[in-house]
Amino acid sequence: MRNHQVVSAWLEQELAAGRLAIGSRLPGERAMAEQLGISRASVREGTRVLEALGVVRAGVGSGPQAGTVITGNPALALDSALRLHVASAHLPVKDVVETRLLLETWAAAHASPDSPALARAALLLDEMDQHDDGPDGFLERDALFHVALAEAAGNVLIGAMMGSLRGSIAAYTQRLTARLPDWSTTSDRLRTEHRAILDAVLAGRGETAADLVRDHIEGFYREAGVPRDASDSFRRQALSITMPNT
Amino acid sequence: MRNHQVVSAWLEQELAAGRLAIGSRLPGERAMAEQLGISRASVREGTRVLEALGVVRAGVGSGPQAGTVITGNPALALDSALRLHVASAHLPVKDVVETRLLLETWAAAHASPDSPALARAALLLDEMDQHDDGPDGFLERDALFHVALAEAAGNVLIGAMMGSLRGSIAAYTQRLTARLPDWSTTSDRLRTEHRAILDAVLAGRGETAADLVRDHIEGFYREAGVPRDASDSFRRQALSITMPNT
DNA sequence: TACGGCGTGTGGTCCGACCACACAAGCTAT
DNA sequence: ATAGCTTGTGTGGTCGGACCACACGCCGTA
Repeated sequence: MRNHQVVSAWLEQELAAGRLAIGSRLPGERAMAEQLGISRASVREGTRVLEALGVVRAGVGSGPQAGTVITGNPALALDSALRLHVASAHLPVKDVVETRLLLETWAAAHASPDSPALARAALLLDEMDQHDDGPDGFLERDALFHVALAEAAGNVLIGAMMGSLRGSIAAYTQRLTARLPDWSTTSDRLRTEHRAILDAVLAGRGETAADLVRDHIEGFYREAGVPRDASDSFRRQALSITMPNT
Repeated sequence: MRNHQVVSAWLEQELAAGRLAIGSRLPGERAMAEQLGISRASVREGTRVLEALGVVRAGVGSGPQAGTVITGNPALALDSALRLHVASAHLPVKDVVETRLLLETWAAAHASPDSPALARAALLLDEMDQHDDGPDGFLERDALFHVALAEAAGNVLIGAMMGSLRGSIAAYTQRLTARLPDWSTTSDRLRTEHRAILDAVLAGRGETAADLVRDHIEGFYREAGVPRDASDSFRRQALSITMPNT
């Protein structure tokens, strides 16, 4: 085992033993280095990995926001991993869209009508009605709406996956809107469909909601004229995705 | 942007521009440090992240196996991430099992009868018949069998996710076998079910295969004494999910 | 009492060094 | 001539120490 892996191994043990939990602060890098018998550089490499996996968050300075703290953000790992693998063309966008369809349909079918996430979803739909700020703003809220639905299903993993999947193909979706014959027509239709989906979920009609979600997503891609053999085009689109913090 | 993030940002650009692809060798750490204007320590931290995400693989020495090479292994990222998040109790095992059920059911329904992965699956079943090396060896091949099924469905992402999900709850599953009343009885049943699943897939009866997979998984947990509540309606979902226009 | 400077501990970055490793070229003994 | 050993070279892996920016909280001062 390489030295930097000692850090994650140690953390996993601590978590399993209950000595650490989400919100706990890790020892300082210098202390951990001495404690684990490795150099601070190795500790840092290990911490960097944990950070990339969404397990910890590092903060400088002092006070409550400082130090390395255990978080629970699985979406972070999926997010960066998916983006890079899509960029390397190892992950066809087709697979991502397919997976998204599967997860979202499931989420719609299993969303609890009582979930507070649905209130957020309703708010987003209101915003989409009021602010008519073009495809970009619409898609932004559309994405949040779908993620809210996923969260309402009460499965953390699927919620995280969905959010990351959307992020990794956001740029692609944006380009698709350019192919639409008439945005305002499509926009109206999507809005109506959103209401229907949310109503179905709130009424506890999960199966209906799932059907509506599937039609909603497939309809969008169909109307945007997704090419039959999409893989090539998909790939080219996906490559334009860039890091948000560049 | 912290310096170590420069590495992944740079790599993403290179991938997008087509100057690098899977299989390419990255410049040496010392060269990259100079090229990117950062220290070698920062380059190493960035490389470590890429490695954790399954994007690159580092090898010492010289020759074809040496240097940092771009790979395409999304499962690696999911694997370690899921393990840690499950350990931190941020990811309930219930969510993982639920997700696994969803993905595997879908995979069984969409597996192509012509896929070469199915030949591998058949080989694994033969091995499970011949080598009776207890629960551990059995579970090992069982895991590979299910992953092979996922690959036969032709979705890299779902295949990777499935493999990782299994890995993240491997220890848990192993513990479960201890609760079984009689291993050899269970083992025989699982073997029979495996054959039935594979036969259904090979015959192109996706829906039947999905049903069998769901019963197969749920049956195991039920026999091991795990109360499974909400797990209906996977079949209908999974069957209807496909890419538009494909 | 209000305020401002400063000590202290945190992660962030860098440097230079040495190690283990694996291959390839060249030397050596047969 | 060839098999086998030696050495050179470049790779990632690790280390210790140094300095920086930062943010908080203490404490002296007005």
